[in-house]
Amino acid sequence: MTLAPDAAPTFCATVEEALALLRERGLRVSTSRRLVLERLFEVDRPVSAERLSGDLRLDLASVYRNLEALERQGLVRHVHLGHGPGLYALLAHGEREYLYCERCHTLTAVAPSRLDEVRALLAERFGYRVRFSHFPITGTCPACDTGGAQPTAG
Amino acid sequence: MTLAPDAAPTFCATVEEALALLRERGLRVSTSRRLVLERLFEVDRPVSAERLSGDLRLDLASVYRNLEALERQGLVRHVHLGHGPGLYALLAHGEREYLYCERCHTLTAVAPSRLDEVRALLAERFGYRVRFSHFPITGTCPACDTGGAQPTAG
DNA sequence: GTAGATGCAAAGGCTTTGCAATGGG
DNA sequence: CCCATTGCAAAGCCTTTGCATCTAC
Repeated sequence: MTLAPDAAPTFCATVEEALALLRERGLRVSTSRRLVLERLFEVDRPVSAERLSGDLRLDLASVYRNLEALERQGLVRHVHLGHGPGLYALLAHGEREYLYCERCHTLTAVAPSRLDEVRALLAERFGYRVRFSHFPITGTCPACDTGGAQPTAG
Repeated sequence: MTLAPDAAPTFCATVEEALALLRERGLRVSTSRRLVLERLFEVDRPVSAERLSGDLRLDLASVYRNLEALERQGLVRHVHLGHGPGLYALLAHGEREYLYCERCHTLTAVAPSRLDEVRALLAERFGYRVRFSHFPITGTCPACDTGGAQPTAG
């Protein structure tokens, strides 16, 4: 998965629905693929390929290939947090954008509409169309921002 | 250089000034270090360690170590663009924040004040204090945004 | 049966680290 | 002189790729 040109989003509320869709599109439903998908539904937040591989006892390369396949089908998206591995999450409940705290490494998911004002402002001021789904807004969260120290001068 | 807790910024307008500062702080002014600094002043925009290493015929590891040292002294900052290597730039002309186009891979530097409205909005809505110096705002620039296609659905 | 998926191993891109040799103050 | 810095080599982290085997359909 490189700088993913996002596939059209696909919202599936259940594992079965997602599996059906995969079959429908000519992809095979292997045990690994099912396991990855089930786990993504279970945790319902962004997780690393490494974590999936470890938890499910699947080869890491296969996990990456499955995540890539699911992402191509628009079922999954990944987000990059600072350094550290990409984190993958289902699109089941709709698109998400993220805020990431550089201090406590907390990732906050928000519905895109909550960033529309920011989007509008950036479009107006810079002509940029932005989305914080693949690369989150990075900064200091309220909890870490007590005391008024500089953003990352800790 | 990992998730750099930024050193206090140090604005030096010339190579000599920067070198004097280094000496003052007990760092040695080696040929390599001087070369790296000179080149950063010359190009005056974010460049990769790889590029510096190639252009200056210096060992890549040494370049990274020098950039790290300069960053610790607050003379240099680095920014991460999507995938791809970090890019390093002097702080000579003040702090910079960045907008990055995922389409044409253009990096736009802006003075922090130009993002104050965005900052205020994000503080108000999410309590987040943000800066787009280390991780830029990622999206589609005006030039690439013609026609109204989705941000990265190309 | 056959294309597609898997596991294992190896490589690739970026960055860091170990270490002996060098050179700056 | 001494210790910071260098070059070289190796390793580390995350991700991708090659390939023979296996399996879903």
